[in-house]
Amino acid sequence: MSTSPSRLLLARKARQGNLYVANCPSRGVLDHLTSRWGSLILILLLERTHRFSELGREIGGVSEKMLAQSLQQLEADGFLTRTVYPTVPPKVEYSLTPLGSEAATPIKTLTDWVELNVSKVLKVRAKRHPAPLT
Amino acid sequence: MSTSPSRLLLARKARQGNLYVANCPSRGVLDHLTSRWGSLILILLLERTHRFSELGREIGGVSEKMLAQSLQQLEADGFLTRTVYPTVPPKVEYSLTPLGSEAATPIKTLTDWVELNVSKVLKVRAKRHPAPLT
DNA sequence: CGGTATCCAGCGCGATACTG
DNA sequence: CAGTATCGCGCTGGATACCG
Repeated sequence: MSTSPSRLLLARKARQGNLYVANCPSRGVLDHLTSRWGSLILILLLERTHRFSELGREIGGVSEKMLAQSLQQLEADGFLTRTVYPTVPPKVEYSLTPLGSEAATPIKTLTDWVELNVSKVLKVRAKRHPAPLT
Repeated sequence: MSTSPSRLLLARKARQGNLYVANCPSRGVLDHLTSRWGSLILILLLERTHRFSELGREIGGVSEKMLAQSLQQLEADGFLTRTVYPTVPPKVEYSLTPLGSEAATPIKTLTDWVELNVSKVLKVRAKRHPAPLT
């Protein structure tokens, strides 16, 4: 098959092992960890085990589809475990694996920093966007 | 134009009267920081000041459009400064602001962790993918 | 060199309906 | 309660062409 010239550029770029690059699997892992809901899930699970609906309720605004999808990705990556209780009302609990805890910690550090400094960012944005649209 | 994607998403949700409980503007800031190219830009600028084409070359596989867009977002958020030298061949340099350095540090921590542990994740994925495909 | 404007394909993602 | 299946919109992002 014909290889796109940009792909060649990507391959040539792989010389730096220290910096993860576009065609590196690290990218996919990082995408899962920093995805819109993935990071929130990890932070919540860092506190304690949660049920499916609990996660959806606490996060808010996430569809069941995306919640399930995000959970599946994180589970497939080995960041969390899914435990099903065969009770009459189905009950499923999600909790972090040791690997997941390791991953969630720097994520929480990052999100904490953002929350602490978001006001600064908003001030900068306001200067550059004096008339925001409604 | 330069409308934040997350803003659009929020607007669309609100328009449809969904239960979206805006998860605070931190979400949009985090999106910029952890975006596909945004995180790489910050990491590179953490080392030193870069020119536009240098960033594109070192990252690899990024279109000019996305590179410019990512840089604009990070600049609008106050994470980096854009310096134009009015020379005959145009020259533009990007460097981190103090705020950008603060933001880039936890990001680098996270990406470093991912690079160190990506092999573990790949092993887990391989176990869960017993029958690749025909 | 360092962008911007336009077009267009892909698919992410929400809404809805259905299952166990 | 905890999902899965399906559909369709419109955002994301690459390619291309064009300016200062």
